[in-house]
Amino acid sequence: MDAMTRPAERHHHLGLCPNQKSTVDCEHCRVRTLSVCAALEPDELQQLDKLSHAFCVNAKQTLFEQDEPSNNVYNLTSGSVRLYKLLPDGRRQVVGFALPGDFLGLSMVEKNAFSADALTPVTACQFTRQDFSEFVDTKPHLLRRLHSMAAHELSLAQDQMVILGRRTAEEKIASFLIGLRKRWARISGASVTIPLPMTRQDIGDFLGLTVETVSRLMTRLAREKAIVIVPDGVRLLDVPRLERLAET
Amino acid sequence: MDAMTRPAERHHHLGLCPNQKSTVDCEHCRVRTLSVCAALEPDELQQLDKLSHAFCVNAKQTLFEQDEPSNNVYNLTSGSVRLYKLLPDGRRQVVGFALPGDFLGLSMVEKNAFSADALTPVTACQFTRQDFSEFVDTKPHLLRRLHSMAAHELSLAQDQMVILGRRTAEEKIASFLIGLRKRWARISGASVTIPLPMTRQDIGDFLGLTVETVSRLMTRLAREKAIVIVPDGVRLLDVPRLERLAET
DNA sequence: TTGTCGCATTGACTTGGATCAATTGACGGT
DNA sequence: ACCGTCAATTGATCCAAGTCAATGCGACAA
Repeated sequence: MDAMTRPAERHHHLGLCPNQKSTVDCEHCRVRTLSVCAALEPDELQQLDKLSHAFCVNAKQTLFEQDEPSNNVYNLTSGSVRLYKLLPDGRRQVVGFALPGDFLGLSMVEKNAFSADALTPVTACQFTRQDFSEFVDTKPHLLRRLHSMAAHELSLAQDQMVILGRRTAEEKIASFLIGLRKRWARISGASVTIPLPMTRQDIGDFLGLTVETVSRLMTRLAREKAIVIVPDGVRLLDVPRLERLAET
Repeated sequence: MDAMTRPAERHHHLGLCPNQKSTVDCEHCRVRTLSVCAALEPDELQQLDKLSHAFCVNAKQTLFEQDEPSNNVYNLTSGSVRLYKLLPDGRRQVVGFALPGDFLGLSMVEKNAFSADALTPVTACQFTRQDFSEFVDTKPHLLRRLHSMAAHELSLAQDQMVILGRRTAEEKIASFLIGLRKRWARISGASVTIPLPMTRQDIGDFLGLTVETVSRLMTRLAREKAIVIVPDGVRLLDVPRLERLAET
């Protein structure tokens, strides 16, 4: 794979991420950098780098909360994050999971639309909204890139609306697994074994199902040899079947 | 209201909309113009105006279809539009309704993420994606505005995810009515009687319900004096009750 | 080693909303 | 006036997924 042969000096970091210890984490960082900065020149990248600083939290800790002023923009370098909205009575809707390379807070509005907390230990590059906004103002092509990322997120949200509104529980689970597989593939290469850092409850709150239904259907898919459940993950055996269930 | 006293020459049009006959339509047009161009100078507005041309379709006609190349950007001046995605087996998810003043195709990606067809006769200003994109490239502040509009749409999509995933049928209907009331208020001023240009089926496909459930619950809310059903619309009698059902 | 805490799983049962089936009413065409 | 179509309503019945309850199973601390 190209990534493995790329010389170290090509591993530009958007920010200083001193806690990264493994080569895997470093790979995450590389992917993240490419995901933002395809439109950036090396010198611009250096400038942006100066604005960022390392940000680390442990599992279960909060990055930011719904309705609070959004002072920061994050670029995730390792770990995964749960993004969710709460109703007053405690019902929860998970609106997404952020994986390494993903941006948080790119819409740059006054208040956070959702809460975010770490599912695993997380490292990220943090920018103040002010700094990031000012930098973007000086780089129109970066703003275009930002807009196209927002458009992509909107499209994902609309796909999720179809899943929530018009699909059966089994189809929801299949869509979730197939969608997650695709995202992990961009991070750590194609693989049929995918990590599931979130709980069954989280998956249920993402798909509009209960824990029990998620558990039952995962078990059933395993019994029918479509998947194998492994600690903190799933191995997809019958991808074609899952894709058929998930098809648009 | 300020709009009523504004002299005619202030009614800048983004495009030529020759079919508009009533002052009501003209008001729509004004609102639409403001919604895009708060950040534009009069001369820039004139430039943009040159790029647009009038676009009219009758009810039930198609503006564009899912997965086709998106060649155009539209700014709706009158009428309403249903935006939806279809599954291969015919199940449908309505992802939104466009009202006067709304933009379609702002994400400016290669292919349409959804289909759009007219619920009523529609007039719009049409730009080619090429023209619009090039114009935006010359106006960074307009690009910022576009990005903030996309961010707002994303936020609405996430609210809809909560509604689809975690609310009861009754709460879905209440949220829909309250949400629509708010949108109509920005167009034609606050009113407790709101037009419903879409069918019960459309509402069901938007909320993840069947026609029958939508009909039953609307009837029930009417029986309980929370609303009155009128031809092509609803009068909201007990707004506080609906807001309680819809509360975030 | 033992207790406990937080998932995850599994079973029994209940139910909100779907499905199926008429019926009504509004409109436009002939 | 009559017919055909299409949206809306209403009733009867069904079932996919929710609820409630019990058990299993590490991980981890005392």
